[in-house]
Amino acid sequence: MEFIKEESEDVRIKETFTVKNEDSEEQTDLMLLKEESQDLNELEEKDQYKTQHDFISEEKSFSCSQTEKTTSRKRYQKSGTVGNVTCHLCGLSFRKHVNLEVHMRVHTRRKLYPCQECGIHFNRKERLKVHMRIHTGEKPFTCQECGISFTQKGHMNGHMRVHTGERPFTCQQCGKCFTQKSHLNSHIRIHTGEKPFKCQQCGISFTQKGHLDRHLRIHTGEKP
DNA sequence: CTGGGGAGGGGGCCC
DNA sequence: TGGGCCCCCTCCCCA
Repeated sequence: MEFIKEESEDVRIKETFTVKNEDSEEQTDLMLLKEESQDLNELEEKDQYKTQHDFISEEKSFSCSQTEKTTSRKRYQKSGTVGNVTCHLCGLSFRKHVNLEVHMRVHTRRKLYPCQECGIHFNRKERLKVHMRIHTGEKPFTCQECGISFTQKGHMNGHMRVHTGERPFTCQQCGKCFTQKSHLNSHIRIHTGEKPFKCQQCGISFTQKGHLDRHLRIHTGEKP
C-alpha cells in the first residue's frame, strides 16, 4: 500500500477508484493511463486547452469520487478563498502565485522530498522533517501537565484543552461545546439530520465515516 | 448502533 | 527558505 501514498489527494482518488473497480488488470491499465495523462500534462503545460481537456477526461475515466474531489477542493478554497491566481487544471484559486506553484505539484507530481522510509513525497523539506518523526519516534513536544509527548506542537496545544477544560467550539443549536472543530461538525449533523456516509449494501446511513467503516465489517465478516 | 472525544497525519498560509 | 500556527480529516476508543 505504501506505493500509493505519494500524496494525499492521489491516495483519495486511488482508494475511491479501487472500491469502484475490482478488476485488477483494468485498474493497472487505468493507472497507467492516469500516469500517462499526468506526464502529458507535464509536457504540455503550455497548451492550456489540451491539458484541461486531458484532466477532464481523466476524471471521467477514473470515476473519481465527486465528493472526495469536492472535499479536496473545499480544503484548498477554504484556505485560498477567492484568490488572484487560478489553477487552469482544476479551477482552484489562490491568493498568491507562490501558493499556486506549490499547488501545481499536485498535478505535475513535483513533490521533491521523498521519505526514504515509506516513499511518501512532500512538497517542502520541513514537511518531510516533521513526517520523519513518525519513523524516528521523536516527539519533541511534551505536555507539562501529564508528560505525554507529541510530534507536532499544534497537537500538544490541542491536547492541553484536556487539562484546561477549554471548549472553544460551540453548537449554535444546542449550546454544547467541543474541544475540536471537526467534532462539532460531526455533532451538527445530528441537528441537520445529515448522514453523508451511506452503506451501498443495505442503505443505512451514518453521520461519521468511522461508523460506516465499522458497519461495513458486518458485510465483510471482518472481525478486527 | 450512536454520539462524543483524544490523538495523529498532513496541508494552507503567514512571517 | 524555514519555522510555526491553525486547520481539516481520519482513526480509534469509550460510554
